[in-house]
This record gives sequence, C-alpha cells and structure tokens, in this order.
Amino acid sequence: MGRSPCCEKAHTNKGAWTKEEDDRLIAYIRAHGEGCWRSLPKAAGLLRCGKSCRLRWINYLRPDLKRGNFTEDEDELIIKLHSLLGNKWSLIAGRLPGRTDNEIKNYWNTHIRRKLLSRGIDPATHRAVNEPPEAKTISFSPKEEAVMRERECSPPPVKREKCPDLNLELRISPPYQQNIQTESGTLCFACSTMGIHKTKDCSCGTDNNNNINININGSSSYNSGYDFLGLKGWSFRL
DNA sequence: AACTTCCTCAACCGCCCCGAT
DNA sequence: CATCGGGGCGGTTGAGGAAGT
Repeated sequence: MGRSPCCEKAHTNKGAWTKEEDDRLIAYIRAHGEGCWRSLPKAAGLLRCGKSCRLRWINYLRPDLKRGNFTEDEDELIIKLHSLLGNKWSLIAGRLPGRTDNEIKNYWNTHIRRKLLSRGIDPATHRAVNEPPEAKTISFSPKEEAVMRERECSPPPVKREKCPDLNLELRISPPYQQNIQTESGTLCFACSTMGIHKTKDCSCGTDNNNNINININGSSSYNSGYDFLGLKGWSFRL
C-alpha cells in the first residue's frame, strides 16, 4: 500500500508545457499568489499535476529568474558551494540569485563536472583524481592492542575501521570568527566568507551570538536565526 | 542531403520531511 | 504518539537540437 498519488494521473497532461498553459499559470499566480499547489491546477483551469505546476513556475516562469549562460564567477561559486554542501542543489541555488536548483544541477552535470575532470579534479570529492582516497583504517600500536586485549579479552583486528559508527556532530560556530574590518565598516563572518555584504542575508550590525549544529549522521539544525552560508531562516538536511 | 550520435535541459518520478490533526 | 497530506528535493529520463560522418 503506497501513498495515493498527488493527483489524478489519468486526467492530467504531461510533457512540454504549451504557451496557453504557461499563460494560465502565470495569470493565476499573479492574481492569487503561490498557494496550495495541489488545488491550483483545478482552480487555474489546468489539466496538470500540482507538482508539475510548481516545477514549471519555479524553474521557468518565475519573473525573477536569470536566463542565459553562467558566468565564470558563478561557475567558481557553484564549485565552492558544491565542495561544501555536496549535491544540495537547492542550497546552492539559494546563493545564486535568479538561478534554480534544477538549472544548477543540469549545469553541474553537463559543464562543471567536465570542467573539473579536465583540471584533474574529481567532481565528487573535489580532490585530485590521482590522489589516494582518504584512509579508512587506523592502526594500533602493540601497546594499544595489549590494552584492548586486556579490556576485551579478545584479540583486536590488526586494523580497525576508522570510526565505524561515527556520529559527526560537527559544530560550526561563526561567532568565534573575528569580524573583519573594512573601509566601509565591520563585516560579519557570512559577509566576509560569502560576499553577501549589505544584502538581506547579511547580519552585520545584528546580534551575532548564533551557533549552527550540523549532524552528519542524518539530521541538522542550527539554533537561532543565523546561518552558516548567509541564509536567514534556512532549514536544511544533510 | 540524409543519417547517426551526442548533448542539453525541461520535466517527471519517487522519496523524505514536517506540520496539522 | 501515530497517521496523513502537502511541499520540496535529488536523481533520472527523454525530446529536440547540434554536431559529426
């Protein structure tokens, strides 16, 4: 028993959107705003799944979208963000105004991957392709093994997996960073690292006493409104 | 010109998270 | 606490255009 589908598939159009469908969707959202996607198609007179409408709007029809080629700066920013965040396209898109997660994902897969490979960089790890993989085992000295034998009454393996049940509860605490003094004033951590000074995401001049907790083992949270990459009100999962 | 292969990217699918009940 | 439903996300697909033969 799976979940019921998000809409009645038998009576919905699929595939490329027509100009008329686009116009209907735009007109409806202009009049009523983005609301309940599930009920939107019916209300707008569209034979489409709500998800399809949402995707079409977000990825193609939204007025604030930037069309056209990615700049060199955008390329480099995507690479940096990907090295930090991995395939979290929506988070990456959040730092590129006018770009969508889908667009960035496509661009990554078609252009940047190749670009990195041509530089000799593995796009998945951001390490040199011929660089040996990170060590996954650690050795114990004879003395350490002796201690463990004593405790466990059984001989340990020669090598053990490095942190097999590792709970990487990383704590990233921007407040420890010293604010950077510039000609125009003091920059907060987010500004100085992400270049978002004087945007709505900038916290300069606000209370900086915030912490972010990222639990690599499947959940994440940050306490208080500020954010690691300069996104206010961010909630994200790793 | 005709055909094949490659590439791009819009769109879909299925899963997960989270708020409401 | 458990369940349900909506929204959102990342992975994948496939149509259509470009490039190569």
